[in-house]
Amino acid sequence: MPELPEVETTRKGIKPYTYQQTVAKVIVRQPKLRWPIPSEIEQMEGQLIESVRRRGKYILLETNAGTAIIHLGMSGSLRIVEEGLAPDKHDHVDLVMATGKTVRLHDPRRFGSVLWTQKNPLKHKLIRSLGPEPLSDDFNANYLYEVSRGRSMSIKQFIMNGHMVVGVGNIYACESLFMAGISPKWQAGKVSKVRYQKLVEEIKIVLTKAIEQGGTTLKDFVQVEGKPGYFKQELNVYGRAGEGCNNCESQIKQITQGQRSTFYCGKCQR
DNA sequence: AAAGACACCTGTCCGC
DNA sequence: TGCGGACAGGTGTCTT
Repeated sequence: MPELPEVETTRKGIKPYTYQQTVAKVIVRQPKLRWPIPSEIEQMEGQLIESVRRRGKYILLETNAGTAIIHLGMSGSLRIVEEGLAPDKHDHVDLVMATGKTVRLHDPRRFGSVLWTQKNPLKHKLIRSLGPEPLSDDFNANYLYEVSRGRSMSIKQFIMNGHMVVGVGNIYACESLFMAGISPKWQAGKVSKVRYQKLVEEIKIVLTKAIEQGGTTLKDFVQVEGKPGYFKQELNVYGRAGEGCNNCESQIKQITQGQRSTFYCGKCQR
């Protein structure tokens, strides 16, 4: 579910309840996520959360004793609930604050993760080799152009690769390529700098708008208060196979690239 | 080094 | 109604 806008919406949502708050208890009901939750996560108990940050799709809760690294995978979400509220199925982890406010991880598919590191979290194995943040100045046409030279993979798979740029998942890859008028089938290494300029602009616009609307809810993504995200109504191509293009009215196509569905307009995207 | 297939897991939807 | 198969917002690892 979560791409960068959904993760950022989640980070913003939990921050008022966690930043500068003390963790009273960590409850793990199901440790078998993408990676086992380390027992050291209990070191978080008694600690003050000194920052609530995000790097790519990872949420970082930093304390003096270490940092919890949370990833939501495909189906994860965080809610704020009151301490002691009976857990539903797939409510795997609770971070109970001293205030009683509880961050509850719900993740049916269990592709998410909760890790613990005592090092600088930015140096963690899963994080250190990530590409630039898409909304930062480091993500620009010159950068994308340079790192794409000689790459034969499709432009769509390229921008979904977290080592090139973080946060662009299947929905926003499709949407930004549509907005930029670029076919998802182009080889990344053959896309011109001018077209990368347009693509970078559109990625920033699409992600920014989606964050403003609380992300996209296709199915089960919820903000921390349980509300859905409202960006779905702005989707031009994702999930619209066979429907008319909003721009030219030809039928939106669906193909498979890298074992993921791609949606695009064969007329508007060349 | 790069690209592609596969893995992890559960829920839902569609066709028969 | 039941069953099998395809598919779903991610990404590390293994094999070419």
